[in-house]
Amino acid sequence: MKGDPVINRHSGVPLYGQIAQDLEGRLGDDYEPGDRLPSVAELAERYEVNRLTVHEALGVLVRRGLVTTVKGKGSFVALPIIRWDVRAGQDASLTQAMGERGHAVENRVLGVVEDDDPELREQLGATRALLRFESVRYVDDEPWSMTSTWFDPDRFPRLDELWVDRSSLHLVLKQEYGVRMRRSTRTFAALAADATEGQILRVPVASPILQARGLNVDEQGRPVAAVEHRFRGDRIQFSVELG
Amino acid sequence: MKGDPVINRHSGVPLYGQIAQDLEGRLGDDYEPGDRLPSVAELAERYEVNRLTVHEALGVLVRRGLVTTVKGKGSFVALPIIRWDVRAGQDASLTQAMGERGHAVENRVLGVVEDDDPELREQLGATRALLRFESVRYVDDEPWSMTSTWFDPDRFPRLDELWVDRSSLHLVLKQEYGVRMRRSTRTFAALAADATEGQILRVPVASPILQARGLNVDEQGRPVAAVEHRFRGDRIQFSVELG
DNA sequence: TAGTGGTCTAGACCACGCT
DNA sequence: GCGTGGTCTAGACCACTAT
Repeated sequence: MKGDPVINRHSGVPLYGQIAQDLEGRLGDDYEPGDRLPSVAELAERYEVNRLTVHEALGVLVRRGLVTTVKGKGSFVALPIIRWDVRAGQDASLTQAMGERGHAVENRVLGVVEDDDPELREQLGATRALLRFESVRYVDDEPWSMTSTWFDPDRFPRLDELWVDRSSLHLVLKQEYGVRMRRSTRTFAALAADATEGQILRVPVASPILQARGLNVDEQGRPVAAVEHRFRGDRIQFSVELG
Repeated sequence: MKGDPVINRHSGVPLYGQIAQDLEGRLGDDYEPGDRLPSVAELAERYEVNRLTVHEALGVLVRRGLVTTVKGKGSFVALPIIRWDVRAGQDASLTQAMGERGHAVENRVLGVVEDDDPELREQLGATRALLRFESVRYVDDEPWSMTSTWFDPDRFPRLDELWVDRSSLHLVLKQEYGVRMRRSTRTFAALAADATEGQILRVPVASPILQARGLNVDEQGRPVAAVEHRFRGDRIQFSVELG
């Protein structure tokens, strides 16, 4: 149990920042993962500040993924981050790897649109406009990533009909087209979630997103699909063996 | 020039969210990179809301890296993101690569501490506590990344004296110890900047950080150092060729 | 119905940059 | 000195959850 909160009103440091730091120091100590924090009103009284100031402090912790808030219920210490290694390698299927570990993995295709990106088109050697599939991956009913996948419609005809409502793209490609897909290049970047991504992935706007873009190829090294994954930063990390 | 702002006060969507979206839609259109946005007071009048509500809307855009604010001056449309490919490969030195392109790269060693992490110690095959170097990399006087580097003090005696005040670790290792260091494994994750990282990297708290952890090895594949880079998400992306 | 977090207002003061 | 963004208060209303 830590001592009384000490807030310095004349240090030049914003009160909400001091409160956020004080609360962060108590996480895992006074407050353990899953615990409910004192209510905003309670904290406001304890720190002798306005409710809004407490709300701003909690906002800092929420955006950093340390605290989650539920309207009508309260604020809770976030559960320990479950990081999952998505290892590069011959097996490009997360669905399969997770399934073997007893997790329910589901891919939902949100939609398919024509997307005439000249650069991607050249990468895939397509002569017509590519098809872009938008999908979301859920692990145990929790959204983990959004994915855009670009295909050459001439090489994979009717893929839109075949993939929708089936969990694994890799299975569809293998069973329907005889193609074993593996990862080739990847580019990693850290982004901030926009409003749409926040809504679909159920994270606050501006939460960290691990973006992995690249090319998938078949066993002969021929390009199969261009992909862009946007993983929830609090759920995924990506391990790579470099050459 | 887009039309008048349209804000729906009874849609259930927060006003600051609507304002953020409206402003975002005008970026690159009404307001170009580097332009000053209307003042908070001006926007409050235009949207017929309180100043605080405008401030919250700008906060969303700031945290997403689309807008920067300067106290006393105004709010500005962020400059286009300069993404830099840090490619994996035989040459592990960013300093050298950037220098060849006419950028001034500087590494400042903030400090050296003993750090007895058993796991890292085993990875490096050390028999004593490791030394952890904390450094910051600046490109054209702008902070780009923070780095922690763990060394076996027995293998690299006096490294602390030799590295401090010299720009490139790779040069020091090559010239003083005859070691050519290259990247081996890497793990990528997207984090949110804490208060310290935000201050040093000059980004808002909770900004996206691309974390790259891994092992560097010499030409014989023997471990040389464990590293953890924390790159500003708005400045760096990382490209990898997978096996 | 009571308690919770989320939003919004009106008004105030501050620190900062510029002229 | 004035305009700027940043912070904070007091008070209000709302939507949601649980009882």
